[in-house]
Amino acid sequence: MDGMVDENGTVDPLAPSPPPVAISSVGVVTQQQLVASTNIVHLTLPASNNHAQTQVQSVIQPNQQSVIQTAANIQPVLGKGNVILVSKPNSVIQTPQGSLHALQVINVVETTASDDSYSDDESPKKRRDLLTRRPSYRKILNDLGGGEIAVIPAGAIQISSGEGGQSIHTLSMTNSGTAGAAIVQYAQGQEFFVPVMAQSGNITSGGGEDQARKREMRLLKNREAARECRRKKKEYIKCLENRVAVLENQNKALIDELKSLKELYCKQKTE
DNA sequence: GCCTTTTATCGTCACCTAGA
DNA sequence: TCTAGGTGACGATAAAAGGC
Repeated sequence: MDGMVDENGTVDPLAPSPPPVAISSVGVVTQQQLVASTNIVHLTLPASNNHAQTQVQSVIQPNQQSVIQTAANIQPVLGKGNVILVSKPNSVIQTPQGSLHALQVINVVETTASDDSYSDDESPKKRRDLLTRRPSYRKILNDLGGGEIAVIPAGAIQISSGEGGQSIHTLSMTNSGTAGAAIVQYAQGQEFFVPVMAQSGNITSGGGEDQARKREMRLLKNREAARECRRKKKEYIKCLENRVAVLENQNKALIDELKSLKELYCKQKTE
């Protein structure tokens, strides 16, 4: 997912890698759905002195100047829309008790209860699609090893491949009446990709054949390009959604921090 | 179970743009 | 100017979802 990190904020490449994802046993973890596609993991650490709990809050904003400094390399745990609100050592947030609390990032949990816990390729829908969808023409072509494009007239063909003509394999072509490629369905369950002559289905000689071949090549490339384009588009949209989630959480955390600072200020003022 | 609607994916065309 | 690649728009198709 190249570029995703940049969209959400750059990550210092020199910073040490974060520890493996896990949650400390002292923390109480609650999970709330703030945004449709985003899970917020809210860590609430029990205060050591009393029963009051210190809310652990922070903002993930690696590349911004703020009173809230981010721990290095928080970003990598933000995948799949999960946004983790964690504490950081240098936060200016004080506890209601007035003592500066060294809130530490313990670890980060990755949720398991939502769809987001699936990897991109493993969501239920994706997996279902993998089971039910016919592979794309290109995939079929690639799976069959490839780039060879045979030009044959449209229509059904019979191939005798067995001994004494025992197994005659029928090839039936779909889309054969239209310009462009056709799927040839092989009787034994295989399919392969065969471009069909654009005009009448007849192989023309000379310049016509060349033109047809050029056209097929262009269509093939454009098909690939369209696929790639859609993939990038999806990635971009996902990236934007992640960014929205991150910014919303930053906003929320900043509001909370402001509230805390106000409380602290009022408290110190009254003393 | 059948029909209709919605959603996702794909291929193609047309257009635009950058580079040769 | 030509060409290749990227992308929006459109229609076709299949599957899921929902209503009956």
